[in-house]
Amino acid sequence: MTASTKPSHHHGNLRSALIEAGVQLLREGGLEALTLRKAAGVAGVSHAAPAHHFASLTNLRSAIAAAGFEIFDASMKCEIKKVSPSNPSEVVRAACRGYILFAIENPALFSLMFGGTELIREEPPLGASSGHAYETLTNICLPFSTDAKSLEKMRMLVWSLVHGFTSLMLAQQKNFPLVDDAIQQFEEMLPDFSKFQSME
Amino acid sequence: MTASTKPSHHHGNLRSALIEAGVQLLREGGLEALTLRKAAGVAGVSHAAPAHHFASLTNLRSAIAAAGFEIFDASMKCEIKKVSPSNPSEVVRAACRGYILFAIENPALFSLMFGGTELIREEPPLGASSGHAYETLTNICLPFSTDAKSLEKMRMLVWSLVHGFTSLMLAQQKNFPLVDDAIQQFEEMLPDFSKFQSME
DNA sequence: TTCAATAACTAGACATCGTCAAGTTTAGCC
DNA sequence: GGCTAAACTTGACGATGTCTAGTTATTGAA
Repeated sequence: MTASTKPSHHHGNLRSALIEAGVQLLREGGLEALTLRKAAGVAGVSHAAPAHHFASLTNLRSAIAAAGFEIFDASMKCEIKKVSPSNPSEVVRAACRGYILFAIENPALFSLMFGGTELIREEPPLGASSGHAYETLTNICLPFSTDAKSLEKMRMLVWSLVHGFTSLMLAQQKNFPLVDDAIQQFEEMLPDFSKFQSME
Repeated sequence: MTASTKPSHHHGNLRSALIEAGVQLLREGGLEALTLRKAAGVAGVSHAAPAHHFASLTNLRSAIAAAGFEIFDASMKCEIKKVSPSNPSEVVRAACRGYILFAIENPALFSLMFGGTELIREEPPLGASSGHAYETLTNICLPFSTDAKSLEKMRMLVWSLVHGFTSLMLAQQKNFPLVDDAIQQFEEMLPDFSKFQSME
């Protein structure tokens, strides 16, 4: 193990390098640019090297989606931190901003995560990572619910609204509206959740 | 032109046969089962025959998506016809039932239409077909709006809600809940639109 | 009716892709 | 130092999108 990075036969941490390469390929060339061979190329290994870490392309996709869910969760949490936690409606709006921002900044990754591509949910990281985002979405709904059933309804309402809006925005035009315009349009559409309790 | 369908060198209507074959492939094998060569095989022509009708796989996908939007629109209209037009809230619920039903019955087609696959919107049929569904969604929102701006907001709200719910339902588990369960869950989540006017 | 022009399709080829099988190199442990 | 197992390379295979060239059928005009 010399100090200089000699062309060692062993990569060292190929698994995470492939995930990172995959994220980059998605960003640069969209869904179809993510191939095992290209990811191997970016990571600087031979075309068959990924097989030792990912049994198939579906496995690599699943791992990348898992990484995406972590970034996704972080994006929501980042926006949530910017607002006062004492205003639950503002917290929901902030989380949705993080949701939309993530999708605009990582459209192909968002499509991979939610777009119908076959993924392996049993692969532990994917289940765990999407669970984190699920938790965040649940937490922001807690102030609006009195029991498990109303929590479930609120979470589904918020999640459906922001996810539907985001998906349709991405599907409709590839030249997105400016980020701020998208978020403004979403917030204008958003109903006043604080009045929902009395609507039953 | 004999009466019997002799194995003519000319297929006759290959373009629509390829679209139909594509829909079948999607239904049977999901997104990744749709290939130009398989569609050609199902239609009974050589692997390069599709090139005369579709310049690329993306073009075939776009045409199939366009066909999907027509089925999609028909599914909403079919459910709308079953309820009284004098009850606008019930009409919205019916359209959403059609939306969810279509997605459950054609998950891969739904993913192709909305899942981030690159499509050619300029290809006339796709724009026109998705326009029909857009019109239907607009029409059911008319009773809830007073001007163009409120119509836009209502359409975006309804569309985002039902689209988000449907997408998340498809993404979460491949073994769907029973259709009736999914629709019931959606309708329980759905806010009372008739009260929305006064919420501004 | 005949025939030429054009459209529809076939056959073959190429690069790229996922995946498998077999070797080769390295790391870690005794 | 040497052995074992993991990490990686090389080479191959079938499938895929797409291109080129050739073949067949339809059509429209003479």
